[in-house]
Amino acid sequence: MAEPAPALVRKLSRFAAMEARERAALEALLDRPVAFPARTELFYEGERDCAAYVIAEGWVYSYKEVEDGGRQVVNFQLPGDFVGLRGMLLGVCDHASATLTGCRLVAIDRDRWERLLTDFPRLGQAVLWAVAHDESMLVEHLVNIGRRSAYMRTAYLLCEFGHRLRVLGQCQGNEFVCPVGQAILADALGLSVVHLNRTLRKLREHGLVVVRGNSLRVTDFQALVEATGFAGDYLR
Amino acid sequence: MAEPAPALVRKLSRFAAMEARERAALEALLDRPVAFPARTELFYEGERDCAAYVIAEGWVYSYKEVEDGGRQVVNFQLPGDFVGLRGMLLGVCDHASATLTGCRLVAIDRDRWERLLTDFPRLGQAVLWAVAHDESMLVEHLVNIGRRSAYMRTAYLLCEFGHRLRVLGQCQGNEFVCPVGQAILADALGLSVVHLNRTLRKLREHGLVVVRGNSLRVTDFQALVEATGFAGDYLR
DNA sequence: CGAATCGTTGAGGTCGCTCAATCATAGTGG
DNA sequence: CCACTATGATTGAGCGACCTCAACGATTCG
Repeated sequence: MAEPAPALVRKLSRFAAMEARERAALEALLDRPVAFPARTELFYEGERDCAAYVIAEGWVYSYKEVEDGGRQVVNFQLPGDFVGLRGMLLGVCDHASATLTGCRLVAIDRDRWERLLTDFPRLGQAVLWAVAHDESMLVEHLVNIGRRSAYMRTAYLLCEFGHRLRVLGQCQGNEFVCPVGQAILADALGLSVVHLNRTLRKLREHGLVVVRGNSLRVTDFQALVEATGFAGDYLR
Repeated sequence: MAEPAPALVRKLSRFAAMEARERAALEALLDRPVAFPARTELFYEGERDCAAYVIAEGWVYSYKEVEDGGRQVVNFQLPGDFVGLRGMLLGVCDHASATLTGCRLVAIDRDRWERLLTDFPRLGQAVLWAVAHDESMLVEHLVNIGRRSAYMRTAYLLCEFGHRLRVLGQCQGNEFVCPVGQAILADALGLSVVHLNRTLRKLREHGLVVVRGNSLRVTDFQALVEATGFAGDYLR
């Protein structure tokens, strides 16, 4: 193992205590992540028998394109998250995915994966739990886009990032960096780039965020949480 | 068994051929659906250890409520679909669900369910596939709300209904009925009731739908599909 | 230093919202 | 059978959030 405890292992451990054998088997599969540069397309919508990945390091985003040229970012994946699992299960990708930052990813071999889950059914349970958890975030994203104003919507998404990063230990104090450009953020929030920019300006004026180069720094996570009433129940 | 082949059995059979023993075990669990009147709340957001159901007959919808009193309908469930499976897995419901029409539902006993899946791992695979399929619909819903105009959005949702009903054999020719009131439809589409009403009027003027009493009749499914370019790939 | 990419800002238009009536339809008690 | 009520659909008027188009700044990179 390159690192002490892969993020996926830590994530699944939070769900159910893992025996040494289970842990070892999982870690064996997560060995040797391979590096991908930023902005690399991992697979496209409609692709068949596409690979699935687990993120060891970096940010990935998944999106769908729409008839009129628009694009909707469906979700963001962080270390320990699956990418393209649904595509592997269904045999066809219903969305595309690409790296946002430089990443280290582990490709999942379908057969080895299935063998792992049949050999260690409790791991299967844990994975099912992780999938349900992802779906929960998807639902929250849906609610966010469907029912909240641009300002709240943006603030909520940033709160989710903060929460997830904190769990990963990548948000120490009251600050964190989110390496997502405004174009992609806008596509995630169902907003135009221009309007997202104005929305960020308001957040900036309220002293909540700072824009710097190609990334966004949340400077007062606590205040953001209070402003939105973000509970994060759906993140357990 | 009350009926010849429960919708869930037929659904899972489309994924993988089912052996007689598997089928029998599954059917045993789906025995004795119980009747619920229309507009019955099945469980609420935040509820713990809530039941999950499989629909034998009728329509159910799932929703979340938002701080400011708004509501977002997350998805609609039809015969053969699961309701509240995620809540059962996570231990806490991240959404509420209620019947839309009168329904016949089978409550899932958690222990029996887990035993079924361990005794018949291939059923587990099939269920996982079904869950992935549901998630795919969720993603499409997200894209719909995030990136399409009110008109297209509405048309798309109706197309999805038509497609799903056709698979269930509840859309024979070019017509089908959707027993969803405008308030709920609006909450599903992220629109106000007023604007949804105006949107439906346009669809009516185009000869695509008819509103009658408390339900909506799509009169020209084919034309609707052509108007939207609805592919339904995500529905397999 | 030029080119490319991304962020920022202005001006003006529109889609969809809110508020507030009015119109069905069905159910209920007299 | 008829008010009477409740619920949901429909329509009008006015407004505002968000969009589009278009330009201009800032940063990065070869």
